[in-house]
This record gives sequence, structure tokens and C-alpha cells, in this order.
Amino acid sequence: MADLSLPIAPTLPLDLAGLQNLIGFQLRMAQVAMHREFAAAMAEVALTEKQYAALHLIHANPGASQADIAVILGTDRATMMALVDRLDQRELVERRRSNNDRRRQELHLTAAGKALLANAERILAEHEAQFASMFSERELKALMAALARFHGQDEIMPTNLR
Amino acid sequence: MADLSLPIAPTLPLDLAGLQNLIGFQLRMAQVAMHREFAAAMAEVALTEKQYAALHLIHANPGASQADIAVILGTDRATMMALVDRLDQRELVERRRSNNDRRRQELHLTAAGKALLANAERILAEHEAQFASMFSERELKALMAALARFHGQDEIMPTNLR
DNA sequence: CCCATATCGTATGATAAGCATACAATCGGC
DNA sequence: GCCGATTGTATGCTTATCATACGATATGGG
Repeated sequence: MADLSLPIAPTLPLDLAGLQNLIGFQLRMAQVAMHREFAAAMAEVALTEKQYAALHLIHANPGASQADIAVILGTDRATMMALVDRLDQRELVERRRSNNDRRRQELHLTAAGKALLANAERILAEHEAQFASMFSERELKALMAALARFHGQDEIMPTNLR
Repeated sequence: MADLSLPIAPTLPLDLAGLQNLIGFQLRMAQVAMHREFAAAMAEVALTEKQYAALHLIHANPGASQADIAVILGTDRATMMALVDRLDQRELVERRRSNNDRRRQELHLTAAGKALLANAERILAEHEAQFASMFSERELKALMAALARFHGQDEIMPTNLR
């Protein structure tokens, strides 16, 4: 007989009001969940997703330019600059002026960068396995195919490149 | 006989080196793609995903507190403060001290907030339909179920119900 | 009734990221 | 050699996330 006096329910379980049926909402919530796990797991190497991806790509493609990496990661030159700056300040990557095209800065990993990346790869494998284990092989395959469909993998286009 | 002189492939076809097989990578790229579309579509109402979700939730749950919304959106009080501040400055939402619990600020939409939200809902419907159309009903159902599993919150409980 | 504890809003500061814009150097085609 | 495109760079603005701290308030135990 306590709260009958309350005219309006103070705070019941909130009505999601269909939010959970939005692709964008589910996509974002999934990404947030995975981001948090990633950040926690990567704490000892202090890498964000984009930073990891950049290191990974530079390692596999020594001499790639910032613009190259930016296109693949779906971002723009200005944002990529800031990202590479941070990796550069930590002395994980090196910028070397290209001889063929003196506009370009060829990116290379330093020894420290390679060592850190190796650590990160190991951590990432566990991180990925943890999420992969939530699905059957069939489900996972379908999920990956579905996600890939959101972005035309063939043509990734940063906004301010027209 | 043009580029035979180049010792190293100068640019484009970069080796993704397995990046595309990472759940986290595909999830992020999908989210980035959808985010860009969302931002472009919502330009006329100038709402981010989180801002839209907050308005949507406040509309469906008048009097909900910042903490309630924060829990559902998977963020914290401090971040939510900043978000609500922006909505408040634009006079889309109102904070009212609760009579039952004077710590709480009950959130309500202003008339302008309701009008803007109505516009946003219309835009969002098109936006969602555009992405939904990339999948069969069966595929979409599987995708949504898979995404929901990442943040396994079947029941999201506001903090004040613990 | 008083007190310990928890909760909510709030403030502050740091970091990451995204986007727009502008500019200089350079490259490539004509 | 000129013109348009590309690359890196710089600057500024906005959103978001996270950590931390503090005051006001609520709640429950003693």
C-alpha cells in the first residue's frame, strides 16, 4: 500500500518504443559492446580499433601512404593525419618521403611498432574468438556476409573525396 | 612499358591481410557506412544517432531521467549530461525536478522537440527502409538476432529499479 | 531519529574521432 | 609550361567517451 499515492509511475522499465527494431540501433549497440571489450582487452597496448587497423595495414603494406590507409578505413586525410600523428609520437610508425612521388609519405612500422603489433595481434585473436564463439560457423558466415553488404567493399569512399 | 621502372608497387591494391575476416572490422565498417547515411539524411534536423534515440525514448517515456536513458543507450551519466545539455540548449527537451525524488530531473519533450522528432521519425523510416531493402526478411531477422546477441540485453533495467 | 551508503545530477579535463576548409608542394596530362 | 588533381598539412568546430570528484538527496539499518 505504499506507492498507490503516486499519480504517475515514477520509472518503470522504459518503453523502447520500437528502437530495438531499428537496424541502426542494433548495429550501434553491438558495436558499442564490442568496442568496450576491445578497449579493455587492448588496455595494455593502448590501441584503438582504428589505430590497430592502421598498424595492421601498414605492416602488411610497407610504404603505403596515409591516403591509402584512410580510404580502406573509410575515413579522410585530415582524420588520418591525426591518427598517424599519434602513432608517430609513440614512435610506432615512421614517415618517409617517397622518392617516386615526393608528395607522399610512405609509412613503415618501427621495431617498437612491430613488437607492439605482435602483442596486439595475440590479444585480438582472443577478443575475436570470444565473440565468434557466440555463433555457429554458419551463423557467423551469414553475419559477416550481411555486414559486408552495408559497405560496398569494392568501392569505399570517404566523404570529402568527390 | 610505363611503370616497369618502379621498384615497388606505388599504390592502390592494398593487402587487407585478413582484416576483412575480423568481426570487429566488419561491424565497424558497417556502422560507419550506416552512420554516414544517417548523418546525411538527418542533416535537416541536425540529430546524431544518440540524440535521436534519446528524443525517441523521452517521447515514449515522459519523465524518464537522464540515468534511465543513459543505461538503455549504453553510456554513462557524464556523457548523457552533455548530450541532454545540447538538446536542452536547442530547447528540444525540458528538465523538471521530480517531486518524488528531488535528485532526479524528469525529461520531457518541448513542442519544438516533438515537432522535430516527428520529422526525424519520417526521415529515419526511409533511412532504415533503404538498408532493410538490402536483405530478405529472413536475412534481416537473422541479422537483427545476431546483432542483439552482442549486447545480450534482453531486459534493460533502469538503475533505479536495480 | 541519526547515520552510513548509494544514487543522481553536475562539473571538469583529457583523449579520440570526424568533418569542413584552406593552402603549399608536387605530379600528370595536354 | 600550364592546369587540374592529389597529398600532406594545419586549423577549428563538434560530438562522444571516460575518469574523477562533489553536493544534494534518498534509503535503510540501528
